[in-house]
Amino acid sequence: MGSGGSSVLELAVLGSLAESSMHGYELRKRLSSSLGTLRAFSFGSLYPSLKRLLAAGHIAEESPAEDVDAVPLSSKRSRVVYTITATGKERLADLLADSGPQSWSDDGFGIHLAFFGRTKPEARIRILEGRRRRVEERREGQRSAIARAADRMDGYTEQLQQLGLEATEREVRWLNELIATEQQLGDPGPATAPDPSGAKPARRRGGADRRPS
Amino acid sequence: MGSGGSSVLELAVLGSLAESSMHGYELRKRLSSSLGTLRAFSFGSLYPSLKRLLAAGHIAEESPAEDVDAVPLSSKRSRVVYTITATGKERLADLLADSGPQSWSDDGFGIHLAFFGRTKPEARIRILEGRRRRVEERREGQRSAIARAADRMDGYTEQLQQLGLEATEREVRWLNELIATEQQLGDPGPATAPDPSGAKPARRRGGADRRPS
DNA sequence: CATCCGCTATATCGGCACGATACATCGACG
DNA sequence: CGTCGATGTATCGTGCCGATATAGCGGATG
Repeated sequence: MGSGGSSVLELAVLGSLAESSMHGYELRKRLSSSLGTLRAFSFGSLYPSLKRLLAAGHIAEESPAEDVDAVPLSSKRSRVVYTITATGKERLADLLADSGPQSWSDDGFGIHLAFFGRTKPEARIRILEGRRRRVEERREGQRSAIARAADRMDGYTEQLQQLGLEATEREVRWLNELIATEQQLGDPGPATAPDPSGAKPARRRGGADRRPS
Repeated sequence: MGSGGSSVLELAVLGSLAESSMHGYELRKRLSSSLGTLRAFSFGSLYPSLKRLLAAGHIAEESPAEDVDAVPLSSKRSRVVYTITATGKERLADLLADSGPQSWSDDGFGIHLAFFGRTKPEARIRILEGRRRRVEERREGQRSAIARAADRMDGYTEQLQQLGLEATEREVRWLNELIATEQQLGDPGPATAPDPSGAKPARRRGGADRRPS
C-alpha cells in the first residue's frame, strides 16, 4: 500500500539526514557505527541510493560556503553535502509509519528501531507486533525442523539449529516485554490523555539474532 | 588460494548431490529443511547455479528410464535429475577442505557444518577456528559500538545491540566447546591412532545468531 | 462430472546490494 | 620529500533474491 518504495537504505538515509545534513562518507560512518554493526552499507549501495533519492527530489545537494563560513579551514575538497527536502520529510514520515513486511525483516526492523524516537506510538506497536509475528513464525519453523530432522541430520547442524532456536526464543521474549512497556506507555487506561513524555523503555538485558558482517 | 570458486550454493549443491542424485525441486526442499531455516535458496539462484555447475562439468543430467524402471507410476513429468561427476567430487573435496573467508561467513559456516561428516578432522578445526576468530571480531565491534554510542544512541537500538552482543558471546562459547571436543577427538595423545569411530560431539545447548528468512 | 485449487517442477527477469576497484586529496611520519 | 594511511566520490561486475510464467497432475468441491 502506501508509496511503493523498496530499499531499507532509503529509510536509513532519510532518517539520518533528517537529524543533520552530511556527505556520503560520513553518512556511511554513522550508519555503520551508530546503527551498530547491524549492517555494512557499502558505497556500492549507498551512492546509487543517494542518486535515486536525489532524482526523486527527497534530498538535495547543499552548495558549499554555507552558514558556517567561519571555518574555511584548509581547502574545500570535493565533498557533496546532502540535505533532506520537504518532500523527503513527507516520505520519511510515510516510511516511519509503514509497518509492512520490510519493517519485519532483520535489517529493516533494526533501522526502524533506530528511529523509534521519531515514530508515533501506534506505529511503534504495529511494527513491534509485526516483527514478533515474523519471529514467531521463524521459531515454529526452527522447532519443526529440529523435530523433523532429529535423526537424519548431522549432529553439528542440529546443535546449530538449536542455537538459532534459542536465540529466536529470546528475541520473542524481548519483544514481548518491549510491547508490554509500549502499551503501558500508550494507554494508561481507557479514554485517558496520551501523555507523550518520557518514552524510553526500562533498560534490560536479552538475546537476539542480529546479522552483522 | 585453491580453486577460485565463489558461491556458497556450489558447496551446498555438490554436497547434497554427493549423498544422492535428485532434481532441482527436491534439492531446494532438502536445502531449505535439512539445512534448516538457515537459508532460503530461491530458484532464482539455484537454477543458475546448477547451470554453472553443469557447464563446468561438475554435475551431469541423468537421463530417465534408469535403474528403477519398476515404477513407471503415472507419467514422467519433465524432470531433470542431476548427478555429481568425478570432477565434481574433486571439486567438492576442495570446497570441504577450504577454510577461507567464505567458510566463516554466517551462511557459509552453516553449510560447511552440515557436511562436517565428510570433512577431514584437520579441516574441521581450521574452519571452526576461523569462524571463532570472525565471531570474536564481531563481538569486539559490538562491544565498542555499545560503549561508544551509549549516550547518543536510541534506547531501543542500544537494547538491540546488547541482544546481538549476547548472542555473539554465546556463539563464541559454543565454538570453544566444539573446538575442544574436536581436538580431543583428533589427538588423544601424540603419535597415536586416529580412531575415527563415533565423531558426534556431546549434545549440549547454547545460543547463536543464525540469520534465516 | 466439471471445475478449481494447490502441489510439483522448471525456468527467466528485473532490481539491487555487495565487494573490489579506481581515482583524487590531504596529513603525518620518518 | 616520499610514501603511507585516512578521507572522499564514484563505478563495475557478479550474483542473489522475489516475483512471475508455464504446465502437468491430484484431490476436493460444487
